[in-house]
Amino acid sequence: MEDTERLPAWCPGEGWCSITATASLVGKKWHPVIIHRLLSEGALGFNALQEEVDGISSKVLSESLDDLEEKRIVSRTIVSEKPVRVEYALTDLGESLEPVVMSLAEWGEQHLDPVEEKASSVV
Amino acid sequence: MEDTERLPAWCPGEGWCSITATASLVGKKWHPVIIHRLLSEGALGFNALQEEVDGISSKVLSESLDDLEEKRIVSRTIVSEKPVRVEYALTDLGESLEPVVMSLAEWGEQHLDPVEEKASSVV
DNA sequence: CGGTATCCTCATTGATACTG
DNA sequence: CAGTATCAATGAGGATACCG
Repeated sequence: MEDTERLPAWCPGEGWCSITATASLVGKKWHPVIIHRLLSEGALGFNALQEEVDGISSKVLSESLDDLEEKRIVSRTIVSEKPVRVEYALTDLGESLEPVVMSLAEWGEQHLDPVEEKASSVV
Repeated sequence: MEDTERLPAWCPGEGWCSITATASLVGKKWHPVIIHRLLSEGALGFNALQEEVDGISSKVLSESLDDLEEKRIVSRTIVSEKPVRVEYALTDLGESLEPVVMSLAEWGEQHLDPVEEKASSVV
């Protein structure tokens, strides 16, 4: 009804709500990995991508890719019909995420030790 | 044993692994909200914080705060014993997250519409 | 090669209620 | 005011197998 209030109450409307939106995008466990891989490797096929991302299962990769595609971060192009060959690449929007990813990386490097100080695993 | 390989395989060791670490920190649904609120409001009490964050339950807020505290992002200070009054504030580390949060916000503002183009809710 | 379909498990969230 | 306890619901993630 009141379309003046389409934002969550805790989103004062100063645009900061996008933090959550962006965070939920970049924070999805495998998304940053995928984006980073695509950022540094360029277009990759499904399996190649799976290799790059290591432990991810095809199901999860597929889902992630779907999500990323829906959000216009990556594009899916069929480069060969037979045998089927597809290429996933970042869209302009996806590439525009570089600074964000860089920002995360930079902070992590400066403030989080590579060795991880989660401390909880040391007991 | 081999401390040369303490990083996940998909973490080439070029420091980008921190992306994931940072993302998992900032990407935790309520964390960015809490951090932002603290960033703009300064120290806040538990309930005040809950008000600010809107729909969060005390349980989840409590857990988030625990997590954030453990990660040295926020500090918890008892400012009054009776009645009990506590203040949550960002640590230096927490404040150092500002650029990261800004980066997320900025990207979201520029590339994500405030109106959300998730498109799936429109059917 | 590029995916889907199942099934299962665990982490996270949320609502409600209750305590010091 | 500042939390914790409980319990139910959801959903992301993972292993495996199978299909075009």
